This record gives sequence, structure tokens and C-alpha cells, in this order.
Amino acid sequence: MTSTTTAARGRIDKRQAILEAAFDVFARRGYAQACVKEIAEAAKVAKPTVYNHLNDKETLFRQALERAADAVAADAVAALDPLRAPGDDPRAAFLDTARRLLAVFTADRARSLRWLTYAQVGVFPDLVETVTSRTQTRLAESLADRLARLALSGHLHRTDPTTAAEHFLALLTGPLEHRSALGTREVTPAEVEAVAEAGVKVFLRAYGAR
Amino acid sequence: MTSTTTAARGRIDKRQAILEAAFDVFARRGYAQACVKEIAEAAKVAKPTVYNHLNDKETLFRQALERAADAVAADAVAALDPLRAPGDDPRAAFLDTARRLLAVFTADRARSLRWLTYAQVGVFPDLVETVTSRTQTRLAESLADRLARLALSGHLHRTDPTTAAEHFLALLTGPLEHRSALGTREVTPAEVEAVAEAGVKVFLRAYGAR
Amino acid sequence: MTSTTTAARGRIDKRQAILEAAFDVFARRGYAQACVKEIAEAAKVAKPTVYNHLNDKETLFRQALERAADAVAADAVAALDPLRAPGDDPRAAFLDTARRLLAVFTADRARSLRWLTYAQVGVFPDLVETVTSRTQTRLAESLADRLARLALSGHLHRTDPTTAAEHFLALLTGPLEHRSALGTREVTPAEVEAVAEAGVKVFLRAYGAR
Amino acid sequence: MTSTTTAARGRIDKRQAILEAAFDVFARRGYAQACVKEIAEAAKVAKPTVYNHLNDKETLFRQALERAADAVAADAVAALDPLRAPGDDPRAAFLDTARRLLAVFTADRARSLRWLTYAQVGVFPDLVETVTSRTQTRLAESLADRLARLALSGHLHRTDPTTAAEHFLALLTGPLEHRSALGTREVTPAEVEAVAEAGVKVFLRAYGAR
DNA sequence: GATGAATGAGAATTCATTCAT
DNA sequence: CATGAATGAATTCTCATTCAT
Repeated sequence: MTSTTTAARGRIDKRQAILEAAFDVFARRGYAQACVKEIAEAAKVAKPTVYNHLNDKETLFRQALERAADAVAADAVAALDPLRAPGDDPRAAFLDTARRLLAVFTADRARSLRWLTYAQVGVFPDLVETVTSRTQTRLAESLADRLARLALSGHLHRTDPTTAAEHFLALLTGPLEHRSALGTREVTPAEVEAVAEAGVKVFLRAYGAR
Repeated sequence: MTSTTTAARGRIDKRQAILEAAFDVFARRGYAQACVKEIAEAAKVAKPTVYNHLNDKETLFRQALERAADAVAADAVAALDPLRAPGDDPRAAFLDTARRLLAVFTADRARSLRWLTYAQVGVFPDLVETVTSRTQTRLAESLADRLARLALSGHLHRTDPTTAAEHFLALLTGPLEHRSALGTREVTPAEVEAVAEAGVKVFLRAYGAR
Repeated sequence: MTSTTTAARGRIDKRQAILEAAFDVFARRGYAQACVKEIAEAAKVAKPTVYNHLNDKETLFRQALERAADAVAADAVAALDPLRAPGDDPRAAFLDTARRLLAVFTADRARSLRWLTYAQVGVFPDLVETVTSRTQTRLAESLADRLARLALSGHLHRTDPTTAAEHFLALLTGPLEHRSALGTREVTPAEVEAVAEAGVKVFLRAYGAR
Repeated sequence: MTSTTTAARGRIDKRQAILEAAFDVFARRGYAQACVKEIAEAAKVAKPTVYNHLNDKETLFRQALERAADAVAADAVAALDPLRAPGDDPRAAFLDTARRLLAVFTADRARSLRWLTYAQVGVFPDLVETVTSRTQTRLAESLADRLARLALSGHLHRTDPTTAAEHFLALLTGPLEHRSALGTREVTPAEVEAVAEAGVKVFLRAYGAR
């Protein structure tokens, strides 16, 4: 009865488990240093099973990264929610968004994704395209949309929303990357808060109404 | 006497040649995919010679990266020169600096250095420290120094120069990385110019005097 | 009743299909390079079905070869028909037989069978026995029988018919193999005809009456 | 002093040893079943050394076969020597040659070479070309040359020496292959002698002077 | 000090074969 | 009986590293 369902789910589950394990191992070791054997063990599957589901080490890597990229993108875009209905005080909405975005960016998954993507720029350039378009670009565009509405409603100075979005994100991620030394140093919550506040302040001074 | 000198210089030259070749090959292939044989060939030396000069593949990598980091850092810090004596129009000085910095960041060496550093975050975390402290940190601090002087001399609003420096750099590198898709897409000179101008404009609107 | 019959026939058909597919794939790839998956696909069956019908890859190979050997042997022996009632002109009968035999030997199935048998001489020596006894030996003996009758009836010189049969076959297959470079080079019909004629001529000069 | 010589010879020796071991192992196991590890062990070398000298398993196979082919060819051509100066009794010279040729063909190396070549017809067709041209073709042509001279000197009937050569060889190898069941059955010296005598007898009856 | 040759360890990938359905 | 999924065992090949010259 449920047997087919179980079987199908079992297969899907196994695939998911493999991709998850793969992302973890890749994140820990890097693409080349990670070996399929270790991934298989982490996913509690036999090595050939990995090859049955994902033909290549390369495919495995790509799929794992794309999956992570989608998840990160979803989180990041969700972080823009406060800007939907900013109420009277846009500053609070921006600050809220900033905090949420920084939380997403400092989370393990996003950090690992950044590393892995960067690391393979030379080897799989098209993968970088895929990942960045699913994360950075999508996020930047969503943000640009919000900023455009805010400009229309008089909450922001009228300028190119694309550039404004780029700047908002840059003012958050730039200092964060700098302080965390590309994610190798722990950043205290206080520091994160400072980055958020400083970023929002500068952004609003440059782009705020009037 | 001269012979020893010549020999010593020859030895040093060979070492430099190896490190240079190593950086090129690592940049092209990535750490793990690069093989010592290829590096030796690129440096026109026999493989054991590489091992004579640099004990390990790891050592080779570290030294090559540190060497490149020093070069990039020197270029970047030099790009701050216009801010030394900004004259009457700080905007022009900032713009000049911005253009120079972007030129440095888009150059091959800096891009490769970024990739390689990011790529090995998981494997050699301390290397990231070394490289970032020699490049980003040093650059940020030099810039902060300049900004402090400019604030004192009334050319800038008085705020934390460290944060201001972070923001200035972020406003340039963030959009650049975004548009170049981490360096995989070519960025036109016009776009670079646009990034410089937009960044400087926002920076000055937020940090400019008055 | 009918259902059982149908089922049984279906089963047998499937078995035949598998063996046929197996022979094709083995012929194309060789024993070791051929993989069961490919055979299963060629037979339009699932892999485990192959194992249900034929326990082993080895069994599969043996059966496929034996089946092909029987077919080739039947063709070859049939090619001797003209020698049954040679009429007044034995030369014509020999020539006819020679042409038919050469046609059988150059056909794909016989060629593949030869290859595969030879190929596994070291691995399955007894298989060679089985196959050669079903093909070469059987053919040589049938031919010897015919030659004996022809000798009795005065159409041939009286000699050991076994040796004569060997020689007749050798005079055809030897040059054929030589000219086709073991079957890798295409042999034109004209060349085949030349081989047949030269072989028969020499055979009759040596073994013909008087 | 002799050091360089020793080193160079050492390298050459090692290469020869590898090729020899390879041929043995291939002959015993067949191409696909033979594993490089075993070859390396047989040659008393580390596995990578094999790869240093011969890039591929395929290259290894080809070189080993070509080497063996040259050796076999040399032996076979040498077996034709008696035909050079046949004296008054060509029959004796042919018989001598026949015996020698059969000795070459029944020797292990030639048998293995035949197997291996045949076995890979489907996989490396060009290798078959190479090997057969170095052995069969070369032998057939040398023999044809001798036969032409013998025809000119009146010892043989005048016919196409190429065909005659093919027939001579076929009359020897055909029965031999048949009786040895492609080399899997032992053939007694008496049988070999019988094959030689019968072959020569038939050949001379067909091609002898008058 | 520089080099050609050799090696030990390890990794991706493939495949015959077996479960569970 | 037929099949999709899973696995254990092997095998080819690569590479950092070390000798011997």
C-alpha cells in the first residue's frame, strides 16, 4: 500500500542524503580534497550508490552546490520581507532586513557556499554563473524591486534602484567579510550589529528621502 | 667572489621563477589540481629542484601566495596616493583612487589571489589570515589613516575612519564582484567607471563634509 | 493450458533474445569489455532477468557462443551439399562448395565466433573444445565423408580423406584469413572468387583423379 | 665510469623486462583480464614505473605485441632459409622449411601472439593490421620471393608465387590449427611431421615442376 | 645543486551480482 | 517472474615525494 510510496521516498531521501552529505564534506575539505568514499560514508551509503544517483564527482558537486544555493537564496530573499511594508519608519525596516541578511550570510551554509563557489571559479566557471545568478543576482534584483517601490512611495531618494541595491548589499557584506577574514575569524554578535547599523546609516544618509 | 654572488643570485632567481610559475599554475588549476610536475615545467626546472627550494607542495603554495599578496598589497596601497594631498576637490581625489583600486582588483593577479585564498579557506585557514592581513587589512588601515587626516582637515564628516574605510572599499569591490560574477564575466571599462563614480558619490554623500 | 504454453514460449523467446543480444554485444566488445547491463539493454530486459535465465556472465557467454557455433556449423555443413551428387564435373561441385564455404566464413556471425573463441582460449580453454568440435571438426568430418565417397567413385585420387579435407579447407580459409587480415580488411567478391578458384585448382591438381 | 652505461642499460633493461612480463601476463590472462598490477609484479617493478615507461595499458599491450611480432617474424623468415639454395632435391628443402615453420608456429610465443591478436580484433583493429603485416604478410612475401626464384630456376611450375606462397602456408597452418584445436590440444611430434609431409606432398603435386 | 628514474599511497570509476518489491 | 536499487570488489591511473647519479 504505502510500499511504493516508501520506496519512492526512500530513493528520494537517499538522493537528498547524498547531496547533503556531499555539501558538508565538500565544505569541510574542498572539491579536490574531498573523496567520494568519504561522502558515501557520511551519507551512509555505498560508494557505487553515489555514482548511481549522480554520475560524476563533478555532477555531485554541481548538484550539491545548486541545492545549497537555492536554500541560501530562499533565506536571503525572505530576509527582505521587512521592506515590504516598511510602515512609517523605513530605518527600522532596513535595520531589520540588514540584521536578517547578515544572519543568513554568517550562517555556515552560506559561508561554505561562498567558499566552494569561489574556489572553483577557475575550474567550473559556468558553475559560478549558476550559483551567483541563483543567489546574488536574485537577491539583488528582489532588493532593487523593493527599493523602487520605496522610492515611489517617497521613502527613498529617487535613484537607480539596481545600484542602490548593490550598494546596500555591499555595505553589509563588505565589512562582514573583512571582519571575519573571509569567514575564518568568529564575529561577535555585537560586531554584526555594528556592521548592520553602520551600513544602514550610511545607506540612508546617501539614499534616504531628502 | 663574483662567482658566488652570481651563483647566489642565480639561485634566488630560480627560486623566484619557481614561485612565479607556481602562482600561475595554481591560479589556472587550483591547489589540488595543480601538479608539481607542471609547475616544474613552467619554471623550466626539474621536479626535484622544486623540492630543493621549497620543501612541500604546501610550502610552495604558501610562499607563492604570500609573494603575490605582497605585490597586490603594494599596488593597492599605492592606489591611495591621490588621497595624500587631495587639494581643493576631494571628490576628484576619491574618484582617482577609486579608479586605481578597481584597476588593481580587476587585474589578474589580484583576482587569482582572491580565488586561491578563498579556495583554501577550509584547508589552510591560517593562510587566509596571512594573506588578508597583508592585503585587505593593510589596505583598509592605510585608507583609514588617510580618511582620518581628511576628517581632521575638514574635508570629511567626522566619523569612525575604520568603518568609513570599510565602507569605501565595500562600495567599490561589492558591485565589482557582483557585476563580474566573481570574476568570471568580463566587465567593460564603462561599467568599471560607473562603479567608481557611483561608489564615490554615495560615499561622499554619506561621509562628505557638512 | 494455452496460457502456460504461451508463457513457456514467451520465456523461451526471452531466453533466445538474451542469447542473441549477448552474442552481438560480445562480438562488438569482447568478453571482458562487454557488460551485462549493455546486454540486458540490447535484449530489452532488466539486468536481473538476465541473471534469472543464465546464472553467470560466463554461462551467458558459453551459451551464446554454443548457440552461434551450432548455427555456423549448420551453414557450413549445408555448404557441402554440392558434393553430394557431383555429377560429371567434380570441379564445378568443388567450386560451388568452395564459394558457399567462403560465404559462410566471411559472414559476420562466423567471423565474430572465431574472434570470440580465439580470444578466450586462455580463459575458457574447454569452450574452445566445444566450439571447435561443433564447427571445424564437424565440418572437416562431413567433408572427409564426401571426399571418401568421391574417391570411391573414382572422382578423386585415393588418399586419406581426413587429410584431404583438412587441405581443402585450409586452401580456402588460409588465403581468406590472410587477405582479410583476420577479418579486419574488407575482401572484394572478386578476391573471394579468386581464392575459391585457386584453392579448388590446387586441390584438384593434388587430389584429382589420375 | 661504467656508471652511465649501467644506468642507461638499466633503463632499457627495465623497459624490456616490463614488455616481456606484459606479454607473458597478457598471454596467460588476455587483455582485459590482465591487470597492470600483476604485470608490474612479474617485471619486479612498481606499478607507476610501468606507467612511466608505457603510458597506458593499451600502449603497453600494443608495444608488447609488436615486440613479440617482430621476434616471431624473424623466426619465421629464418625458417625459409633452406629454400635459398635448395640443391638438387627441392622436396627436401621444402620439407625442412615446413618442419621449421611448424616449429615456430607451435612455439608458445607465436601461439600466444595469435591468440592475443585475434582476441582484440574488435577492440584494436589497427593493431591487427600492424601485427599481421609484420608477421604473416612479411612471411608470405619472403616465401613468394623464394618461390619465384625456384620457378625461374625450373624447380617449380610457373604460377603466381603469391598464391603459391599462401597455399604453402595454408597447407601447414590450417591442419595444424585444426589438430591442435586452436592451440589448446597438444600435438605430437609425429602429428606435426605428418602435417609437414602431407602439406609438402600436396604442394609439390600442385606446384612441382612438370 | 640539479636531474632522470622509481615508488607508495590513494582516488575515481566500473561491474558482476544480489536484495526487496 | 521481472525489476529498480544497492553493494563489495577490483582496476586503472595520478601524484607527491625520494633515490642514485
